[in-house]
Amino acid sequence: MKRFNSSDSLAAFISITSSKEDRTQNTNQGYSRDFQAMLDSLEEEDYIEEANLGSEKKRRLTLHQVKALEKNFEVDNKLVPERKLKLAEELCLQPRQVAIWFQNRRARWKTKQLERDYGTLKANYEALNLDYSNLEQKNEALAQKVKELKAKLREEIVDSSHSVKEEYHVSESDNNASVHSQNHDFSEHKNSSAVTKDHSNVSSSNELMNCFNLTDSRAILGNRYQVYQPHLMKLEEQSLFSAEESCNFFSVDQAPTLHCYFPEQ
DNA sequence: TTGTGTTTTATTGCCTCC
DNA sequence: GGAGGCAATAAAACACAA
Repeated sequence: MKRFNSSDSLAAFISITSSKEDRTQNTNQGYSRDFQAMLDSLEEEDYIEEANLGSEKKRRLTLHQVKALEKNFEVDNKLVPERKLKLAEELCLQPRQVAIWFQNRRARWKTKQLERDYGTLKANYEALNLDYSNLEQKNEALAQKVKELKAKLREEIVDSSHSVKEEYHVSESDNNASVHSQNHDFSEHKNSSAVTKDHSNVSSSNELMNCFNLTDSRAILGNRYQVYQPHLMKLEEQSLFSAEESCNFFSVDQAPTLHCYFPEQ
């Protein structure tokens, strides 16, 4: 039998002989023992020749060697020198081959782990994205509702200012009989007057309406001159409704607050 | 059969630790 | 300073479609 000088050649030889074992197990069954021995010896010479010629070439580890290495890797993916030597001896490999195999195996494991982590992160992101979309839809629905309620409220205030104006004209044409008594009557009926008669029509917006009760009362009852001066009324409305844009009531980035409706709070 | 992409084995260079 | 780990890379082996 020829001897191998370099460690690479030896490793190649070991690999080849192992491969030969695998192959003969598969293909040469059924021959007599003597004939089989002869075939083996002939084949071995061929493989040794092949190994000598191609000693520089890489040789893959046999299935048995890979399985044993995998099993050891599962136990511990790091090698201590004693274990490395023992494994190399058991599997007829160079200790360096074992070390290299573990190194490459760790690299493969790391790549797989990164892929797994990426998959997990991706799944989490998708779930979060779905939640976000749902919240955004709810947000839009709520914003729409607020818009509708504001429109109703605006209509109501316009109606009530008209009612008060009419009442004023009636009292003025009463030959200025008694301004004092007029005020008294008005204040007595303020709760049942035209100002509040339409409130029942917007029962769904009662809570929101309450936000404006004080403002309504002041506009209508507190200072009559203010009520009858259109430009002042306009200012009042602006303070109530033009905040629509600046308030950003249901901003996506910020939780909604009622700051624009309750400045003192 | 051959071209091409993937996997496996091995090398190199750098870094860290004892 | 040597041993060992890691990242990057080369190169051989392998798989597979055309």
